[in-house]
Amino acid sequence: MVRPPCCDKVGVKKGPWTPEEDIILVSYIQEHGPGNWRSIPTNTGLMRCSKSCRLRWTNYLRPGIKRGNFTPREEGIIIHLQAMLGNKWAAIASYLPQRTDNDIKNYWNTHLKKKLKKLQPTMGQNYTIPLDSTLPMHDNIQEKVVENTPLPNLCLHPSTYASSAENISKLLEGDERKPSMDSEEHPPFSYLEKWLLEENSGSIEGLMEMSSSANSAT
DNA sequence: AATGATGCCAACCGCCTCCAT
DNA sequence: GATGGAGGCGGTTGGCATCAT
Repeated sequence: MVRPPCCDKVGVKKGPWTPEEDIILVSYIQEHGPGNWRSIPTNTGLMRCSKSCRLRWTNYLRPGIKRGNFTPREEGIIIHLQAMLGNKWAAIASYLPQRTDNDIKNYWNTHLKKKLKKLQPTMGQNYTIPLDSTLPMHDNIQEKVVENTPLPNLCLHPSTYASSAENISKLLEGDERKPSMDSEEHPPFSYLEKWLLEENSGSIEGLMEMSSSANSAT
């Protein structure tokens, strides 16, 4: 069955969002909360389809989003999780609450893929990260990893909102939901965590070296 | 300074899953 | 159980910015 796209109605606006549209969307969500995307265009008068509203909110307007400037730590986490989970950007993003799946996907495609390609020949073997032995193997590895291995200690502390949404975020003051940053003990996350704690945590090469020795040890 | 090539990222498209009926 | 609608996700693209020549 071929279903027509949700946005093929005449009069539905496409393309970049304007600040005015952002403000309307943020105000509405501030009042009613996210969800029920279908009702947003009708209730706000926005000439956008529901999907577009949801995407704009989750990828850009949602409070607590950090944009640009991925740190070596974040790079390491993304590389590790991508090796484990594949292109499950939403699952990977769940480990980095300040980053969106779209952002991670873009960063992977534009930066990390190239970086790894460059580094791989020098490593003399394919770059694969084995699953940590402390993690149980499941059919649905993505679900189980997320379920069993929370990594709030790997989350970065809130920093600047380096985005043009900064002004809009200010609108949300008072409703700002900061990502949880509890520092409780958590299950080990293999050499990724070790790498993060060690001196060489500033370079992806360090992580890859650890991963190589882990591979050869198995 | 002009122009073409390349990089980057916001947003769209289409498929899939879930849930209500 | 079948069907259809809504939301979620990953792949892809269009357009702007920057770099190289």
